[in-house]
Amino acid sequence: MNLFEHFRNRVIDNVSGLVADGVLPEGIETARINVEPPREAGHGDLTTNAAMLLAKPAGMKPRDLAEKLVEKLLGEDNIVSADVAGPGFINMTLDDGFWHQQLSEILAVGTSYGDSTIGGGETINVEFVSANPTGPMHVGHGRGAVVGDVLANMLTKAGFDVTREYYINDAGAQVDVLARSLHLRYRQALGDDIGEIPDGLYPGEYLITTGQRLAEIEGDKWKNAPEDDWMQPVRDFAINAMMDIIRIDLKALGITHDRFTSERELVASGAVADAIADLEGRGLIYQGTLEPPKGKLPDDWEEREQTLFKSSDYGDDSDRPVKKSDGSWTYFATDMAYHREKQQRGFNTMIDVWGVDHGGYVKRVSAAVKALTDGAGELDVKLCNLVNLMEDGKPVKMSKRAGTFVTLRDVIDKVGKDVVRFIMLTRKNDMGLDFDLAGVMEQSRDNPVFYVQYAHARIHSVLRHAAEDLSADALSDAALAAAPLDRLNDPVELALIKRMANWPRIVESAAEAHEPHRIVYYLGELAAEFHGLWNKGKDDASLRFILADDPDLTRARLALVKGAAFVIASGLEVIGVVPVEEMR
RNA sequence: GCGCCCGUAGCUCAGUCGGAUAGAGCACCAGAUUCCUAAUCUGGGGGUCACAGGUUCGAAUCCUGUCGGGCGCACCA
Repeated sequence: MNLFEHFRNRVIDNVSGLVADGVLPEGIETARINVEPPREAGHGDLTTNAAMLLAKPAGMKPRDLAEKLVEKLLGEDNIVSADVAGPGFINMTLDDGFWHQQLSEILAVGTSYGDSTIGGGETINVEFVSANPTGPMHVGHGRGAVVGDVLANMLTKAGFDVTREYYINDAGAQVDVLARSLHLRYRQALGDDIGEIPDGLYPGEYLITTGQRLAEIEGDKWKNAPEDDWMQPVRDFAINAMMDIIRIDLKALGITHDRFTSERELVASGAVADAIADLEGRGLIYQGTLEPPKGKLPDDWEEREQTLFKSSDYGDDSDRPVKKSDGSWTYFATDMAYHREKQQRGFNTMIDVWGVDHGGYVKRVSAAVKALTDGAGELDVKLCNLVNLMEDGKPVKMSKRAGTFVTLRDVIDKVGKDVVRFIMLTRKNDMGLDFDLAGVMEQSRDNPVFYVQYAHARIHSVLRHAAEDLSADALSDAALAAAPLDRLNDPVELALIKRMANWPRIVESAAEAHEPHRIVYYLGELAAEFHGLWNKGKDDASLRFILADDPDLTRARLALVKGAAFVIASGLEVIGVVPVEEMR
């Protein structure tokens, strides 16, 4: 339980006390009472809105009610002051001993600090990346990959049982195009002059080596054969090869999925037909004709009767086709089946991470989930906005045709996976993101990756320095935990502990909101707090960590910074970035 | 034309379930810093939270409308 939750319970107990005293009426609603850190440090350690919320039902003025509650709260352990402020806030200050206790807890548990049980073991499915198996991933896929993976890490830390999943779109027309593109490269490998890659086929050079491998394995048996002979095997070969590339690149980003679901297999298993039959049984499938879109008409618009799902009954703007004119399922139909199947596998909470260009698709899938799960399934779609690749402030020009296309792998190889992961989280997922290939490698305050990593490295530098004067035993975790933490009473030292003690709350709120960027923002604040303390030592030598004439205080301060290193490392662990102990 | 997202300091962006005097970094201005634990530090100016209404003890946050930007819009994925 995070400390704010603990004191929230104390506040609610005391509200009950006021009910017992007859000050407040029976049956008063306490659910919306919260206890939070105040926005301004000058307002104390904790603040609660209880009096303002209860004033109306109690028929009292907020400040009068607050006064009554304050009297009660002052009897609680660790609360040294409680004051009424503004329209009826109660601001509380905790004694230093409480914060020292928090630090010693951090030292005891190390990087598992912040682990929470709010998830209660509930299963959650996070589907992310799901890039089409037609080529290597670009930087935009990388953002979705990181967002999904960190979402999963975060939820795991918060006590959920998470499955990472990848949906392979291997059933549509585009994989046939891939097969034809590969067949061309295969012929090329066998000596044919293929000339320019025709329009409509994938020109990427990544298919050249795949074509060579295909030629080595299969010889020239499909070189001049009709497409019907080779389409299926070449397509399978191509899809496998592309998925290998994708999996290797994901691995390079530190990402492993628990499960890959093939759209093709889903169709073959009859799951799509089942899902549509399910909807049909609910009277949600019909033959009909859609209105053309308002405004300018698509060039090739023609009115036609289609098999439609009545998604407009569940919040969508229009009904949606489930069958193409050739009789095969639409992508939407298979996706409905996929989400139905996920829920049947026990996932009532599903998170999908998509690119913004799929934003128009959210309503219909949400509608389908509602219809197919009787409201039991809940889908949260996280849309990831574009990543603009920059170099020294200027956009990187990319063109597939000119061969200057920058893949995700190129970027990982250039700046490292930790930098990629960190930068992808420096904006909220639905905001555009500039990724400056030069800027992210800079060693300066401007570079958030450096700033956070440097805080961790700086702490280890201090510990290494201390090891020259103190024995290894005196620096062990156990020894530091036994240090006289009550010597830490400077406001800046306590401010650092308070920031550290906020971490469990950040984990829980980020997990509940499904917002991974909050972790990175918190790390920036924590690093700033630490660097600030370090800088104080520049002006005032008595605030330095290592003091030759005061071994006890030195140990206490080393315990403090070691605790900070644990919390930074804990946060970096969640975002999948390795904390460094040395910058170079 | 319709839907979704966005609009917060000069720039790039945070802002927790509706909470107090709206924050950070950069840039700018003014000082400090050849001591130390390398990769500066301290302070300052800067805001009609796009605009107009509404809801209420209280709105950047919720609702309606307007303006501006992005994405999407039958049988692609």
